Amino acid sequence: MRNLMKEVHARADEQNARMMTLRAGIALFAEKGYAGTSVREIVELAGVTKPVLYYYFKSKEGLFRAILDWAAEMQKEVLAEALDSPGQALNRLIDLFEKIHEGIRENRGLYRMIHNLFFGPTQGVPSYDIELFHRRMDDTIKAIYMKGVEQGELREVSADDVAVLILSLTDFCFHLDHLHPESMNPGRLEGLLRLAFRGLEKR
Amino acid sequence: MRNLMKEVHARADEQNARMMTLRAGIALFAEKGYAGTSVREIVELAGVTKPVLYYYFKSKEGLFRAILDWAAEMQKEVLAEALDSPGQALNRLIDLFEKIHEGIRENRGLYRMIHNLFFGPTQGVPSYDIELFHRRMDDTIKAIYMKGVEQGELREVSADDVAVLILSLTDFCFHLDHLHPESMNPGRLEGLLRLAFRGLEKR
DNA sequence: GTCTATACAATGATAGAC
DNA sequence: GTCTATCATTGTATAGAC
Repeated sequence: MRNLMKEVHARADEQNARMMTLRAGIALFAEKGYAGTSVREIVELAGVTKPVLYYYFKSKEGLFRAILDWAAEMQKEVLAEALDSPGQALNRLIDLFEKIHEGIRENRGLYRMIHNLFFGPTQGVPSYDIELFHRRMDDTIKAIYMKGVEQGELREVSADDVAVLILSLTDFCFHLDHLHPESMNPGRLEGLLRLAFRGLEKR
Repeated sequence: MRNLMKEVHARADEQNARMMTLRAGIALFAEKGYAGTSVREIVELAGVTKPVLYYYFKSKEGLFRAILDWAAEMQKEVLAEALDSPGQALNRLIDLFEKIHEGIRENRGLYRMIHNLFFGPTQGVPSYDIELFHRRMDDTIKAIYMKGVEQGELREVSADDVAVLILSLTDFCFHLDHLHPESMNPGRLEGLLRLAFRGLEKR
């Protein structure tokens, strides 16, 4: 618990009650899920009192939504940048996921919270269009792949299937990275992407 | 909620209080997660009273463990069979996942509950070696792949990487199947496995 | 904006009768 | 084995002072 405390209080310029509450919410929702986290825990970790949370976010659910809206904004920026990048499809994807990985390192809790929402149980959690995060990734991957086909680097198959192949791999890798950091050295995802591109058959 | 009721009461030969409670637990843990499910809901859905749950399973946590132990037994049997199957690696894997998919159709809730536990938040949930399910899958996939290498069908790369590639794809497909059944016609997973085997590069 | 104090429903669990 | 009735605890949320 003291580890979380450090993470929450890390940024000296954001030590106002609102931001502290937001960051505590991220850390706890990520670790324990929405239903598993109590308002009492959040305010304790943030170092504020209950009325502070209700003042800024109206409710536990309001805090939840504020966090996700914030994350959606950040994702948009990263993906817009990736759509402009030059080079071969495989390398563009490797760069994109390298950039995402950097973002994760800076804000592990936030990414984990979204990952959990996407793959974990949904009932009991406030309804939120969480798939929007994946749809945007999906669109970006398809655009990069199709550019690769256009330029004659890649053979033409279903773009939907390619997106599933790439997304499943990267999601799983993030998951592995969370559970077994030792098994996910930096080059591993790159190697796996290359493997998916190249295939297993002899040639 | 009435849908769940039907699922829970489906099997006429298992309409005893213990089994009804177990099945209600599966259905609710799968949909709402462990923390999000209350004992009251479980017994209501099962059509029993609270002391019945505490009599058979000792606690909410005891019910949780009983469910997972039961699932682990079933998994063992399916994988043991797959290890004995003949044929080429790709076809053996396709058959294996076809068989798993059948098992899922018969017991959607149970598979979903395990999937959620694996990918969702873990704190607040009783500690259980949930990764055992994936380790066993991992071992089976590696064994089948390595046999394929031995027989000269496949090129030799890291078996760990191959297992990640296959597992990530199948997990993601199950996830898709749950969220968007219309996007996952029966042959889709097979097509995706072939794509992963064949690769995206021109040749 | 932030606090103390508290309202009030829901939770996991049990005692004791049958 | 299964019930009714009830416990202590914790949950979200708010009123009202500063």
